[in-house]
Amino acid sequence: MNKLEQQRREKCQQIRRMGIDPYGGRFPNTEPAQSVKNRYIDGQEGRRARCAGRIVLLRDIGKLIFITLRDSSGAIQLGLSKQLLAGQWELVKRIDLGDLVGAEGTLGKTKTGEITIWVEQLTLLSKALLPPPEKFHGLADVDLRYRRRYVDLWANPEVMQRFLKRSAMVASIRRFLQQQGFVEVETPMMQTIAGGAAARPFITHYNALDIDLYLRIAPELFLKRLLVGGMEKIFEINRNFRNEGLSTRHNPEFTMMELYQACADYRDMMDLTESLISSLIETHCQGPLLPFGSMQVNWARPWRRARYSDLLEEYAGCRIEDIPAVRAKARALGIEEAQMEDAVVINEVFEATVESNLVNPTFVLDYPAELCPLTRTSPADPRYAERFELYAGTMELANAYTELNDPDVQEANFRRQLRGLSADESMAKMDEDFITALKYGMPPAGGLGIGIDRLVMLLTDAPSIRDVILFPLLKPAAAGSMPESEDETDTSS
RNA sequence: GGGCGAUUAGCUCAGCUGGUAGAGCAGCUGACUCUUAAUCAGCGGGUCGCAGGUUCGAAUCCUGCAUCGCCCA
Repeated sequence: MNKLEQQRREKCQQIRRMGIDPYGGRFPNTEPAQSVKNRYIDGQEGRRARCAGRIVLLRDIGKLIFITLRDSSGAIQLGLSKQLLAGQWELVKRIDLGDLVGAEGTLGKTKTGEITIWVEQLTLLSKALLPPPEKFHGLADVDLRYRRRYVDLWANPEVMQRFLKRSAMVASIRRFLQQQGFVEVETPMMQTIAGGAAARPFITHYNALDIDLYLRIAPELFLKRLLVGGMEKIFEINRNFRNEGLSTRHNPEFTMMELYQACADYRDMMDLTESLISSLIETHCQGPLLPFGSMQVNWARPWRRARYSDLLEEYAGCRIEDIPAVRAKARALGIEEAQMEDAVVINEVFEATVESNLVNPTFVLDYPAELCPLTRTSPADPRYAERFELYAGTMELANAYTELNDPDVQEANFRRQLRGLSADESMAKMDEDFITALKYGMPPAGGLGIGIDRLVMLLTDAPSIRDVILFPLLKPAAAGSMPESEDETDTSS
């Protein structure tokens, strides 16, 4: 235990000896710091105010102490004067940076114009035994920030604001969809067949039935069963799990909004996507031009709608029907195309050449049908599927189909495995019960998935997905590698 | 998997071609009833990520390992 902690423990004991519980208790009827400041009116000093929060700055002038108290809304200054707090002065002098306190007093301004609660009653809510990070720079070590988000959130106010914004955005999405008549549902996270997307699943074991289960990679096939069941407009916002790599754009568990609308198609999904995200930007951002890293994303409507094949020609310089040209391009890009089927090669080239150019929101439409076993093909040209992906800031943000509802075609698609794709990379996984469901009749439908984490990244200019997930997955800290790690040497009672 | 960079006090960071460790903040003591990263005076605080190697001598050079970040596959 380091010296700083020992000193704080000693103060804690002194406070206990005063008959005060250093870990506080109920402290009702507080007001967010920001709203106290907002309601302050010049000339109406002396109104009551009551706040609770963490001490992030402390300026001790002797018989007068100024404290900056921070809560999730913002910060407010407390003024502690020996004259007003004579009976509590011994406690006041043992307050440290990082302590949680409640304060009640009258609202006023200092000589320099700072809105201040002149405290008449100070309540210690929790004594901090570990010192806070540096007061000006906050917590900067990237790894420590993720591992100790509980410090990051109050040491770096912009982090708090970003996560509050995420929460508000998700609430807006729910409200938007509910206003359009969509009903929120919950479908299984643990599945016997990990279908609905192309990804390697996590496997777990259920002892009671002695069976292996998969954590879902997508809710798609269950949501479509609900279409069969007669639910016409449904959505789910929940976690998917994919047993794949970590990067600034990938976390193995991530949040997906998926929705289905009966009697609609992918064009309806495009309109819905555009209006949903635009309404988010209108409510939560200073659009339509939003920075994203070194990029500038122009969200002004209407968004570009471009055919997959046209983009391939534009950026890869080869026509999609000209397979030798596409394969030559693949080789030039270092893609080992020999064992891959045409559609797989095409997609490899697309990902290598097109994606990094899609900065402004762009609907990429009409994918090669072989890549889309769950999608209805275009009536005009069955080589293409009625699917779009939305890109923005060079990231894939959303994916949508005109859903395939013909059970025989679906079954045939499940049986067809593309060469060049491993089983994990393929969406084609036989699900007999899903076929049975389709045989009962699924209405034609549009389906849409939006990656919530990436959407929040884009709309809050977060450089990494770890900046929008409160507790991103990290390699476990090696033993002894963490400063201040608590271990078995704790001898306190 | 490959490349580059980082790892020094509780936190944020300096530390040159090798000569035995520094600052700011935080902490402790003292002063101060209007501060805004308060100020002033004084004091304490380090297994320089880990393990080897080179050297009279290593935070510094070399090798390996670990962790983190960025880029690439």
